[in-house]
Formats: sequence, structure tokens, C-alpha cells
Amino acid sequence: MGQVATIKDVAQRAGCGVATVSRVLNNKGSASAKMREKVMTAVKELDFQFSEVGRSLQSNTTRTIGCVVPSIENPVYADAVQGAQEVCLDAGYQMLLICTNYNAEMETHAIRTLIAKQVDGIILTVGDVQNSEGLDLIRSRTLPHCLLYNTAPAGQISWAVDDHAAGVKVADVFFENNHKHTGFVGLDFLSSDRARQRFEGFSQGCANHKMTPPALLEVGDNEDNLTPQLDAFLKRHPNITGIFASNDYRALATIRSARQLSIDVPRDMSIVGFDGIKVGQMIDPTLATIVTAPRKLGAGASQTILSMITGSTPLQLPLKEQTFSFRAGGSLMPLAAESKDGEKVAAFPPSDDQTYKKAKIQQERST
Amino acid sequence: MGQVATIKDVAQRAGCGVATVSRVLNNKGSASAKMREKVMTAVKELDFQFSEVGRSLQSNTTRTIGCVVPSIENPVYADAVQGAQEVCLDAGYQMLLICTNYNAEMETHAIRTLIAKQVDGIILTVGDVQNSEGLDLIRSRTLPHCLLYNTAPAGQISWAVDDHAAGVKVADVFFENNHKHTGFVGLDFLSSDRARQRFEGFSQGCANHKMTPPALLEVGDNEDNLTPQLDAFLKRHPNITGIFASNDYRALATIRSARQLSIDVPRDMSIVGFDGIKVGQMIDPTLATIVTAPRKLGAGASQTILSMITGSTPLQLPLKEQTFSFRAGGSLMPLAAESKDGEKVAAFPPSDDQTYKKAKIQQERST
DNA sequence: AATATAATTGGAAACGTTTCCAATGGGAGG
DNA sequence: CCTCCCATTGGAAACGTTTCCAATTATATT
Repeated sequence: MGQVATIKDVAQRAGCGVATVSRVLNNKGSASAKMREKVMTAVKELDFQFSEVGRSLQSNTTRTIGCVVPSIENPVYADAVQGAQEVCLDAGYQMLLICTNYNAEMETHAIRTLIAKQVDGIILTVGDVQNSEGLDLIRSRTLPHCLLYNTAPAGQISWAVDDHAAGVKVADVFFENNHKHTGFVGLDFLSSDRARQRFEGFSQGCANHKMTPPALLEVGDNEDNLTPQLDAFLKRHPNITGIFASNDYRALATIRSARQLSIDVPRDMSIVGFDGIKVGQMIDPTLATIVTAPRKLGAGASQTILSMITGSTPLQLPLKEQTFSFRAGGSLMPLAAESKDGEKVAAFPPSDDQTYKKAKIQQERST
Repeated sequence: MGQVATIKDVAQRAGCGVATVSRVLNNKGSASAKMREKVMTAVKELDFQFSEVGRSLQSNTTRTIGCVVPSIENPVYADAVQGAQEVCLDAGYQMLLICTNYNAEMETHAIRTLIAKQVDGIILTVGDVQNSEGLDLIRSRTLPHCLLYNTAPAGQISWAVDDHAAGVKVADVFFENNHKHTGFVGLDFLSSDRARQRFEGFSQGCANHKMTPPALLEVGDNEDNLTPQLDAFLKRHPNITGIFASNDYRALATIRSARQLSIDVPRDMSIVGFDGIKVGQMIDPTLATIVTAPRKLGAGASQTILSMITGSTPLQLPLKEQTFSFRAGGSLMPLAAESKDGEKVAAFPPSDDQTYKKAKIQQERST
């Protein structure tokens, strides 16, 4: 960096003290018209701009908020970060972003770094809310922070999808469409708190409707060879007619694998995903899914943080039920009414495009 | 923020001067064993951590690099940012992220902000390299910076896909698969420099092979009603057998619209996309596309910036041809050899799954 | 014109670091 | 025991701001 002008340079050029320059530029305190003038021209000539680091040191404030998420390669987080970032920017804050790659050690390190950088607040998604070294660090400094996509521990604020309620909703939808025997495809639960919540809600919902408890297929994060696992799974549970996948990618993978096993979606099997990624509506069949609003969650987290910082009254959290909605799609169709006995084979509607379309429309109205 | 301990507190508690604390903690200069000891315990007791802002003021360095991109809702940028961020983090730098939403005013403001924040370098994607106020600001301060996804102006470094060469490659691929009459679907070019480059390369490639110049379909960013536009387009150019879409989303939309027009992909029409998004391989047919490596580009940009900062020898840019590769997929299949006359209807292979599969395999080998 | 009051101004301290430099102390060698 | 040298140590300045406060100047009121 070639030498940049400081407030001293401006003062010298304008022929006044630094205090005057500061007052003029910040519109704080009094200054005569001619002084204003002189300062302004000096600023122009030197192309002066305040150094935020000098300011930060003096004000004990950085106007920066930290954001810690696992990875923005996941569009859910990317969108949330974008939403959060926009709100920050509008309020004159900048965002320091750190991705942890789902690594607890990185997470702790990231938070330590943000604390050292003196951020005014932190928005974060941690791996384990109950046991997070980073979170403890934050708490011990009473630094404003707000969780994102974590289920809030008691008395804490978190902007997150209510995974459990969403799971219940999916069970409701399957029930309304006459599917009584269902399955759940998810990543092994150890690594994902959220998938577990979805499953538990789904189980609960099935129980509410006296449906068979959902069969569980846990897969590794290796999405490629889902087909053999799905095959074995469906052989074990032959009367399943509906599958809830823990996210949209997994739902797509499931559809693909089903197709490889000559199982048509939605004729032979209905699939519901989770997240509501954009492509879900661009493919055929379109993907029925729980759609979430990551941008809004991110934006909300930012607003919460900002209100904590400014001390203004904190934003109301959305109702749990408003953190998601069901979107109908071609991957889910109602089972013919006479299928209530669960005799899957007998339940197929005739293989007729018209029928399918009607079913889809009906389905769309049901939301 | 409850009062945090400063170096003075540590010094007081350890019974020494601040200089000693600084020396001990930075392992710089000499210090006796017992002093080290005392300082360390004081640090533990107070849970002390250096304030980076004090440091920054003194060292005229923030160990922060700024990153300006249009939007991380676009996975291409999200991945690039993630790659860049990781490299920065590994080098002990943090990343300040600002998304401009494709808005030139925001872009300028973002850069101004980053300069005020005294970032040590900037990675940026601008809307118009030739005419960017922000870029001028950076240049006038001789601040280390590196372009990303912009075609580099003379003498500048930019980590970007060679869109032109990629366009040529797509033409090559169509040629190898006997497609002579092609089209290009892209956003109106005013807003996207890159799409234009792709089109120009594609045209060039078609010319190289003495194919008909590609027909151009410019669509608005409203992806929903592509169908009528595609219909009109194909009526105007009835013998088109291959379409190159300016990105994967548009390719998927094109496939969907084609299907609505009862045009089967790939039987009646081959489609090639651009970007190589993940879902392209999860759908049916899989999407033939130009795959790019956004993470690598982002990481490369970071390395360039870091080497500029440290003054080490700058990383070699990748060869233009290495910034992308073609990935075969089910959405592209060869036209039967006897179709060279362009008589599309006569060219259909028999509607036989086996044939399709063979065609695909052959296609995959051709890369 | 003299005084009281208000507006304007600049010096200096403070924020948390690093680093220069001078001062102190201890040990070795004479 | 004296001297010299080196290791250790702390005071102070500097980095770029803001803001308190005292000093100066301008304006209003008699």
C-alpha cells in the first residue's frame, strides 16, 4: 500500500487541528463554514478516507460481525449467509466469514479468531450445541451471538427450521395421500442432529395417524452407491409406498436409484425431499419437498444480532410453524383410495398420463 | 462485551512491563524462564487474547482479505468463495465477504468499505472490467488485488474460466457427434459478459468445422416461461438438433420446456450445459456440460493475493485450456451417421433403450 | 464600549499493540 | 575485586482515531 493520507495530513493541509477535521467529517460538534470548506477540499485533494482500524481502537467497536457456518457449498448455508450479509451491510456492518467444513476443531479456532478480531457479534452454526468449546468461549465473554440452524437450547435464540414439526408435516402429507407405509432415507445420524429431528418428527407424525412407524435407511455420505442399499431396504420393507429423504439431494439420488431398480416415481413410489432447492422444480418429475427460507433465517439472525448490539428491542422470532412449508410436486402422488389395506401392487392406478396429471393437480391444491 | 483483559492487565498481574508480555507471547526477543512462566500463568488466569485491532494499528496490517462477488446464491461463486476462504484461513488470513447483487453502485461501495477497513488485499468479480469505479479506486491505492471470473485486461491477473475456449470445445463436441445445426440459449447479453464469450467461442468453433452458425435465443432472466420462446425458436430453426445453454440451470429449463413441447432429450434434441453443478449428474438424463472448478479458481486467486502480499513469487496461472473440461452425459447423444444431410426426422435411431445406452457409453468414452 | 454568552478551535489523552532504546543486573574473565 | 559484556527488562513512542476540556474568538446584550 502506498502511503495513505491520515487525518493528520488532512489537518495540516487544511491548516487546522485534527480535532476539527474529525468534527467536520463526522458532523459532530461545531465548525465554521469556512473551516468545513477548507477541510473538505483537503479531503478531496488527498483522497482521504478514515481508517476503520484507528476508529475501532478508539471506539472499541469494529462494525464487523462474524459468521461461522459449516460450508457455503451447501446452498442452504450459502443463502443464509447471503441473507445475513445483506442485512448487516444495510446496517453499516461488514461480515467476516469462516467455514468450518463440519470440523469441531476448526469451529473452535474460528471463534477464537473472531473474538481476537473484536467482532461486535457472531452468527454461528455449530456442530453440537450442547457441547461446543467455541460457544463456551463466546458466552464467557458475553459477546452478542445468535445461533443459526441449530435447535436452540433453553433460553437461547436460534434461527432455525423446526425440523421436528416439518417431519410431522411430511407424515401428514403422506397420510392425506393415503400412504400408510413409509421410509426415511438419511445420513447416519451421528453427524447430523437435524436429520435426526426430522426423523423423530416424521415418526411422531406417523404415530399420530396410526400409520406404520417409518422404516429407516441410514446411508453414508457416499451418495453414489445408493442403489444397492435402496434395493436391500425395499426388499426388507416391500410395502413401502412413500419415502421421505433428509434433503433434496438425497431425494434426487433416491429417485435415480429407484429408476435404476425399475421403480417409477411417482407411480410406484412417492418421494418427498427437504430444503426446497431451486432445481427441484426444474426437473421431471418436480420434487415434492419441504421448502425452507434460508435467506430469511440468515436475515433474521442478523437482525437479532444487530438489535442485541444496539440494545433495541429484539426482533420477534418467527413461529416455529412458519419456518417451513410444504411444496407439492410430481414426485408425490396420492395412492388410490382402495389401497388402504397396503396392498401396494393392487393399488396402482392405471398407467395413464391423464390420471397422473389429475393426481398432481389435486396434490398441488392440497397445500 | 464485558471488559476483556488487555496486555496491560497481564503485565500488571505478572508483575512486569507490557513489553515483556509482548515478547513472551510473540516469542520474539529474550525473556527469562521465570518471566515466561509468570506471564503464561497470568494469561491463563485472565483468559487473555491479543486484540487484533491494536495489532493492526501498529503493524499497518489487518491479516484480512476482502472478497467481492455478485452473489453466493450462485453456487459457482459460493464454491469459489469457499475455496478462496480456505486458502486464506490456512495462511492465517480472514475473509471479509461482500455480495453486490450484480449492482455496480454496491460494487463501488463495497470496495470503498474494504479499503477503509484496511484489508491487505482484495479478490473481486466486477460487472465490467473496462469500466469499474471500484477497480480504479483499488489501483489508485496500489492495493494487492486479483480478479476472479473476469476476463483479464492486458497485463492483469485474473482467475477465470476461458469461456471462449469452452465455447469452442462445445462446438467440437457437437461436431464429433454429428450435430451440424445448433442453437445457443443465453441470458440477454447486456448483463453477462461471460455468456457472450461463450457464444462467440461457440460460433467460432462451429465455423471451424464449417457447421451452420448457431442460432441465438436470448431469454430474459425470467426462467419460467421459456417454453413459448423455445417453441417459437425451434419453429424458426426447425433443423436444430443440439442446443448449448449458457449455464446448467438454463439447460435444465430447456430440457423441461422441450419435454413440454413433446421433444425428447436426447432423442430429438441434445443439450449441453455449462458449470457442472452437482445435480447435473443426479437427474435423468444426466446433463452433458462444461465442468469448471470454482473452488480451484477461488483458491488460486487467494494464492495470488497472498504471494503479492508476502512478495513471494506469484503462483503460475493455469493454462486457459485447463480451466474447464467437458463432461459427457445422457442429454447429448450422437446423431446417426446417415443424418449428415441434416434431415432430422430421418436421423432418429429406433426407439430402443439398448441403443440409447450404447450411445451414451460411446459418448462417455469420447471425452 | 464593556461585559456576558455562545460558538469555534486545537492540544492532549486514550484505545491496545509492537519495538526501539536505555537501564539494570548477573556472570565471566582478568 | 574490578571491568566488560551480554541477557533481560521496562519506559516511551508510534500507529489513526475520537473526545474532553480549556482557550480563543465572535456575537449579543447592556
